[in-house]
Amino acid sequence: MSKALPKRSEDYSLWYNELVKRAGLAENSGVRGCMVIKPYGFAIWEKMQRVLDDMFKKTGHSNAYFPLFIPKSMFEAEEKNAEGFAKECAVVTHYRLQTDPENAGKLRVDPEAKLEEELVVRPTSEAIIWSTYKGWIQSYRDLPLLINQWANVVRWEMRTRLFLRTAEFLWQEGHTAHATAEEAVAETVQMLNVYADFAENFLALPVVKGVKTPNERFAGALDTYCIEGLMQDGKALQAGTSHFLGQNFAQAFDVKFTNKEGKQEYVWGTSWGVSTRLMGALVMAHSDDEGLVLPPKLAPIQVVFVPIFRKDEELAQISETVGKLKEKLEAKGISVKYDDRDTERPGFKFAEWELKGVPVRVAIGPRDLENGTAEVARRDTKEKQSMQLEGLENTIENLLNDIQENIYNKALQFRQENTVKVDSYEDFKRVLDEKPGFVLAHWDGTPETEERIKEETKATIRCIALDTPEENGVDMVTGKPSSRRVYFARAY
RNA sequence: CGGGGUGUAGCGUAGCCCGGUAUCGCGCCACAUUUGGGAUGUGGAGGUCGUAGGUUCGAAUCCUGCCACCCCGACCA
Repeated sequence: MSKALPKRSEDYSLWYNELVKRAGLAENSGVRGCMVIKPYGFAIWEKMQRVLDDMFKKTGHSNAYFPLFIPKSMFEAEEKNAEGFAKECAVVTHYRLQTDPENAGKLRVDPEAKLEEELVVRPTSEAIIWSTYKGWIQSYRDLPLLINQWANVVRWEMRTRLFLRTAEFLWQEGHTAHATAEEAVAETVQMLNVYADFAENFLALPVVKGVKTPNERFAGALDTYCIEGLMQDGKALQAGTSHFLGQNFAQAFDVKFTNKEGKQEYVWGTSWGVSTRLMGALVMAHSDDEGLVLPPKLAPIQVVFVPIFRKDEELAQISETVGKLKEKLEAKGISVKYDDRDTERPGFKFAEWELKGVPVRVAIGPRDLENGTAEVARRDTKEKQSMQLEGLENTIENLLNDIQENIYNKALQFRQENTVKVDSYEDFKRVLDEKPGFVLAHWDGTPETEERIKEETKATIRCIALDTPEENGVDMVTGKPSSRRVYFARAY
């Protein structure tokens, strides 16, 4: 294995795969399309979970857990949704194995143990959840019902990539029921805003909030809202979705409530989710040719100390100083790692912690102890600076905030530089090939035009941004009138 | 799921065309010297050649099935 990572500029895809593996985030498993999330990667996911979970709780949601298996008849109840996922469902047909009489030491599926009704492994949980809600909701007093679950789901993808698209992935799915359409829409938008807040303030990833076109909408939803981020290679990545389900699932599962006037009505629903795909977004948004660059707010280790020493006595002295600093930092809620391994040399450690994206590295050697200083290096800019040990915990705390802000600003600047308005189809194609990113163009609002553009350029409408101003124009392909620009991009 | 490619020690690989029991580098273990940006030397350990069959006196090598991974398409968070 060569020491250096592949370069982003030479092979972005290879760089991504290698980085995910070498930084210890995840690896491929012996199961097609399924990955093993390794401890360091899972630690980041756990931080994401904690932050998001708090946000869900603050907005009034409770966690629950629903089954992995969904009877086929239940799954197919909401037709559009079922059709949308049909092609990628794993299905359980048997419940027992037996020793194979023709093949010693091997097992085979017991042909006698066929299930009367096949079980679909959830690709999403609307069906099982709405069939349950039917029993939970009778009156307007039971509403709103605000539930979230953290779970794994399975979508039998043909082509998979670590974190970005795997056959099994982890996510959260919120499922809410409301008395009115207005309230459900408000919930949908509220959760979109929660996701955007998370993306920008924790992932340090600026996102465009918008609505999907009917083509890109979640099967079974009336409206799909999304946040879209731009990766360093100019491709867009959908980082979260929030759906207004209307009464589709309520009707399919007969979920009604009695309103204040004593009349029966179907409830209004929403669902919203983010997945381990966010890990891919995190990697692709900020990292460089030396490795991960983690935003301090999600880094499992925020500060790493590396001692520089020759003799045991030196190490002992340094350890004493580091120990005190570590306590002060931890008192501030900062996570610290002291890498006092004597089996690796400092240069090796520097490279390793850079690969793992630790935001701040502090090197302390005998010279520093004499001078009362430490060498502080920040991962995002690679700047190194000698700083006073006195009060270093405050300096580092500020530095972490600076880094969080800086990588957000860097990503924002990148997005601004790679978001362009075009008015002709020629320009559109040229921009996609020469300087890929978000392309703002007029669209006539028809699925046909959208489809044609997708076929010809591989670019899709990522969303109709919520904050796009009205602007009269004409569709770049058909010349038909358009009242606003939409976001196009090639996407993950 | 269609087309192409790959699978040899923990990782990366040579060998395969043309069959004779596996090469090199990194890593690992021990010791010594080292330690402010991925150390050096010496010695050592480690392999069902993805897997199951077949052909053959003999298979990493030839043939077939299966599994996994990568690239390109179709599909998708």
